[in-house]
Amino acid sequence: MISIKDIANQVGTSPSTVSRVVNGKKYVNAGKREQILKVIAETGYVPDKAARSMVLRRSFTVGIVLPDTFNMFQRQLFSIIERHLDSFGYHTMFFFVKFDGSSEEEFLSRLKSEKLDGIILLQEIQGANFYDYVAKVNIPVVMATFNRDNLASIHVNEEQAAYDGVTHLINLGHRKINMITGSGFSFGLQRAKGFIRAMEAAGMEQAADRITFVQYYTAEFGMYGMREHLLRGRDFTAVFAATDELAVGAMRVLKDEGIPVPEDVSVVGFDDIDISSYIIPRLTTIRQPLDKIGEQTALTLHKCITGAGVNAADMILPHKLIIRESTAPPKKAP
Amino acid sequence: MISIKDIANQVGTSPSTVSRVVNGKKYVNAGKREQILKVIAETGYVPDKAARSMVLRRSFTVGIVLPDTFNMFQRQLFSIIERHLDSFGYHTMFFFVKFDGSSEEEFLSRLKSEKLDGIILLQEIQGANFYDYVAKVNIPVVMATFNRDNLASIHVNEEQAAYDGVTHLINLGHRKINMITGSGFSFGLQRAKGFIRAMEAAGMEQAADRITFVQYYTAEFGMYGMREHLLRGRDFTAVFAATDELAVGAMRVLKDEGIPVPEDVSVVGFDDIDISSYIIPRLTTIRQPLDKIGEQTALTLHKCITGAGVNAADMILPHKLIIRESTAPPKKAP
DNA sequence: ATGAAAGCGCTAACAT
DNA sequence: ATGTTAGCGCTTTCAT
Repeated sequence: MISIKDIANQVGTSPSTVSRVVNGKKYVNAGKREQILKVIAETGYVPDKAARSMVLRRSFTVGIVLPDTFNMFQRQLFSIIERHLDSFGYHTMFFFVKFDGSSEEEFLSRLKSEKLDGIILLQEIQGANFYDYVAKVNIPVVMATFNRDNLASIHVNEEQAAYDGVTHLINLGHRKINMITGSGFSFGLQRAKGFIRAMEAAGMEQAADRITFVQYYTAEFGMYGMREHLLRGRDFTAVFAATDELAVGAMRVLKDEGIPVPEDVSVVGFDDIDISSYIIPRLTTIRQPLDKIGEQTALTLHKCITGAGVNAADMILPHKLIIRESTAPPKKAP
Repeated sequence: MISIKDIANQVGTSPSTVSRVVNGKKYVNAGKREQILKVIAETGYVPDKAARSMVLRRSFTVGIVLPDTFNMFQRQLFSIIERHLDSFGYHTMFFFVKFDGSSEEEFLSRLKSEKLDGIILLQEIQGANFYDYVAKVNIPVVMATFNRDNLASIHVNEEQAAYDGVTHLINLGHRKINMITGSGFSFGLQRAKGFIRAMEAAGMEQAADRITFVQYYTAEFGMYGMREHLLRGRDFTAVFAATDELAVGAMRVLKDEGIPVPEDVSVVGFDDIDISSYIIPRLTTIRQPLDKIGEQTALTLHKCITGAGVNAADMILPHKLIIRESTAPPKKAP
């Protein structure tokens, strides 16, 4: 492989000078700069990252932590973040972490070997070890789609967003509204809270009893959740699902049971993933500003890394209720 | 940060010995090994990757190249590959490359700075520069979901798979079958070939005229494709979409036009992405063995890297027709 | 079995 | 403006 020394030799100068040129430093004769640039172009020389990384004590890469079982929303989000990070010159490295302690330990040890410039969390890390470590070695962390303490985070107001979704149902005339959510990750709980608050605001007590918790936020588990609701009786005219994928599963079961959506049961999702505007019926949902979240997450981290405006603590982005075809007023009792 | 020297000092030995222990080499006194291991555990020492990378002249990471506009199938696939790679001890680095020359050049230069252990291609690279480079520096490359020349590749028989999907429609009694596919990537063309062959086998001439090419393989473009077919008249009883996402878009338009699927028009997709078994109606499609592809891709690359069984050239995995609800016999003419 | 020393490719401090 | 030197953390001869 061709190195900085080779370039220096070919031009008849020292590695330092070549380094200066490569890094766009000042103090190098214009003519010589041209020459060096020319040889670099000819030879296709590219600095070795490991070597730079070693002396600069940083890796130029940021880690993205996401759950082992990442859902479509997260899939869309991470690729947006990746794109932005790339534009700032960072590479990305993925850390899929399971929702258990041992996996978190392993993650931590991988982390240590990397000298990451920064870390983006798309899932909550439980263990304090992680936070202790990043605090100790001073690695900037920003969390997207949730928040914790007073660390930098970019997210929507989950609770209020859920409240708005449920309120849409209530405004339509629904009172008996059930909810499907997951037990992992705090957003499931926050969305449940919003649900309960909206229900109570409408005078519905015991709203918590109308919630079914499933393991993951996927269509498969949406089916489980819906079946459970059905098993307990048809005492509802609407379902609020904590994610669009859950909603897709719920609608699948409803269809199979011959219960038309939205005529007999309205369905509201959360996230507004790509597919939601194509499925039949089109899903009413709460849109998270995916692009904005991705952009701000990358930007905030970049600022933290470069030390510019580290004060960006907790950024709440606006959500939006997207009314489509899966919601309608409840049927009049015959 | 704690280094190998620190460990050596604490134990009262030399860095060399610590290195031997860390790398599981022989020739180190059992007692001393214990001691060293103990200190390593206590201190939480983890070798610096950049330093190892520099001296070993490799990065322990493999690059995954995927299209800028990657579809759901690719999303699912890459996370499976990532998981397997991880189990072999590799990190992954993503290269999103646009489908144009300049982006490929940029990709190449990033590549050079990385000393990647290997590369996985999820999208075809056009420029010869890439192949020249990897051949020159001897980086193993394996391609998943398509093949090229006699390089290692893991994929299904696209042409035959498409043939089988269309034949299913033909066996159901359909003759007037239209197709929607994309122009980018060879798989779109291969699937089109299979379509034409199946049509001709059924005595349908001019099948190529029944194909609409769209830009991307997404639901949005599935809508465009379907609208175009409709504009040209209702002279078809079935549609074969080159990807499930395309099919979702096509079904969306059909629904909006009041054309029931599968009663008036049958739809067949390709890939069997997660969502396909949940949507309404459930999509008949050709399943690619996602897990197997992911597993074999990672394994093959690992073999190439370690030099074991490099002869794994071109691996064709079996596809499977999954018959669900979106296909039915054509209506009898009234 | 173990340690000393060299060197991987680069940058930065220092000298000129 | 430019070259010399040291050193980043590790592995690997080469001695012993």
